[in-house]
Formats: sequence, structure tokens, C-alpha cells
Amino acid sequence: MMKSQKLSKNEKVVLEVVKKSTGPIKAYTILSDVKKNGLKAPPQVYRALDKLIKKGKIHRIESKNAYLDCRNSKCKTSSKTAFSICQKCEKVTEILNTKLSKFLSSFKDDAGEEYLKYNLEFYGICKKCKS
Amino acid sequence: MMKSQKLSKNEKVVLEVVKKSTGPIKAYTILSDVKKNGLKAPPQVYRALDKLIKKGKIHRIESKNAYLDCRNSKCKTSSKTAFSICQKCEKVTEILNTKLSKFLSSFKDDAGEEYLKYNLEFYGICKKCKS
DNA sequence: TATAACTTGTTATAATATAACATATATATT
DNA sequence: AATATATATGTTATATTATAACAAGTTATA
Repeated sequence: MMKSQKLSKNEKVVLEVVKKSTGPIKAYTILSDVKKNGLKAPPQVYRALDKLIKKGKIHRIESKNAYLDCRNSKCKTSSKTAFSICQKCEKVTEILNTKLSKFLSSFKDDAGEEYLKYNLEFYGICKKCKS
Repeated sequence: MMKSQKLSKNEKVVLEVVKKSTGPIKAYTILSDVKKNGLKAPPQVYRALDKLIKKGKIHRIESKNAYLDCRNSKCKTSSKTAFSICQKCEKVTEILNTKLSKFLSSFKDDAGEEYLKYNLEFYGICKKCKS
């Protein structure tokens, strides 16, 4: 049974801010932005972020404590994620690669167990910064 | 050129605490433990943790803000890491799997770029918690 | 020994996140 | 519609995680 994707008022407000950011955005940056919408306190932002993640609308970039909107139209949940992160310009790109997701989805550990959820972060220097 | 692996006094103290922990341990838990060794303030712990990570002695579990000692004897750097994390008992296990590391090391993104560094976290329920 | 590089100690504060509780709104059920 | 139930919001305070900045000690080396 799929969780409803309907968004609440605060979730919509926060999602808009995440979407219009050019890269991963931090919770307190979001907070200062949404103050014009009447939101005032951290819990309002964090609650919305948590829900948006569960609904597959955004991702959390763990190594940056920041949030990025999901560009994968088919992304119903946020259970399988991969990103590339430029260590120079800090640009983060979601990786949508069937070979990669298939490999990781079917990966079995030493105990023969598979995993329904993963997060992968690649670090390097992006093309732009290299040239 | 390989960075020296020699450990300073504080690094040794912190590493011992991480090693004797049964799982990932948090910075402030380490701090309260090493107070008996004379360390008093967060920067002393965080500095040691940062160095230990660079020297490949420990890993940071990003999704838990916690630190785990490296069980891979060949681990010279901490540039390529993979973990399984039980969502019930919170147990974390480092994954040392040649097939996985080879796949990820040679993975090329859409721009044809490879990555020298990655961190992968699998989430699931461990065998013990399943039974 | 002087100089540079590294390591430590210390205080204060920044940045990230959640607990707890009150209230309001929407959804279901009768 | 009235009631009950679940969900969403508002608010204050506080917990947790991490770093800045600066002073001083130690080690390695020219």
C-alpha cells in the first residue's frame, strides 16, 4: 500500500524552496527563506523535510546535511539513491543509472542478504572543475 | 606519497575507545569516555577523529553521525567504503566485497567519469533481528 | 639552535536537530 | 450534522553535533 503523495501546506512551501535552489540546501537556509510564508521555527521545516523525504519528493545528502529535490519522475520512495558530489564546487547530481541500481538492488552480502534501501555518494571533481 | 600512519597521543586514546565500542560510537560519547585520560573539550576529540579517518583507522557512518573502527587490514585510506546498517538494532557492519568495490570503482557516470572515492550505506534488517 | 610543522589545550560559539505540549484542521464514522 | 480520530501546525525550549579562534607545547629538521 502506497503512502499518499498529497502534500500539506508547509510541505508545499518547503518543497518549492528546495526545488528552486540550484543545489542541496540546508534546513536553516530553508527556514530563513520560508519566514516570508509565515513559518517561524525549525520544527516546521524539519517536519516538512521528513515527510517530503518519505514521499520521495526530496533526498537528504547525508555527508552535507542538506536537501535536494528528486529529479527522478519515477521516484516514488527515496529508498534507493545515488549521488555524485564535486569536492571542489560542491555540486551534487543525482545518479539515475539502471545498471548501478540493478547491481545494488541485487547485491547480496556475505550472509546472502539483499537490501531494499541504500544510499551511495560518489566524491570527485566534476567535469567543469577539471577543465 | 602515502601519509604517515603514525598516531599522536590523542589519536591513540580516541582510537582505543572507538575500537572497544561494540558498534558505531558518537563523538560526545567518546568525549565522556576519554575524560579519564585528560581530554576535556570537543575539539580534541573531533581533531583526533578527523585524523583517524584520514589515516584509514576509522570510518564515519554518515547517516548516524557516528564512528566505527576499520576492520579492513588493507585499509590504507578511507576513500571507498560500504556498510550495512540494521534499522532495528542499529548494528553496523563494514562490507568488504571485491565484486562490489570493483563495480563501484569502475563505475562511469553519464559523463563517462569514474570516482576515486565513495561511501555506500545499505539499510535493512539484520539476520538476528529477522529471526 | 632556529625554524617550520605539527599537536595540544582552552574558551566560546555556530550549526543541526528534536522534545514536548498546545492548538487547529481535515477525515472517518455514526 | 455531530462525534471521533488522525493529521498538521504553531511555539518554546533545549539537545546534539561540530567548528572558529587563539595560545602554547612538542617534534622534526635545516
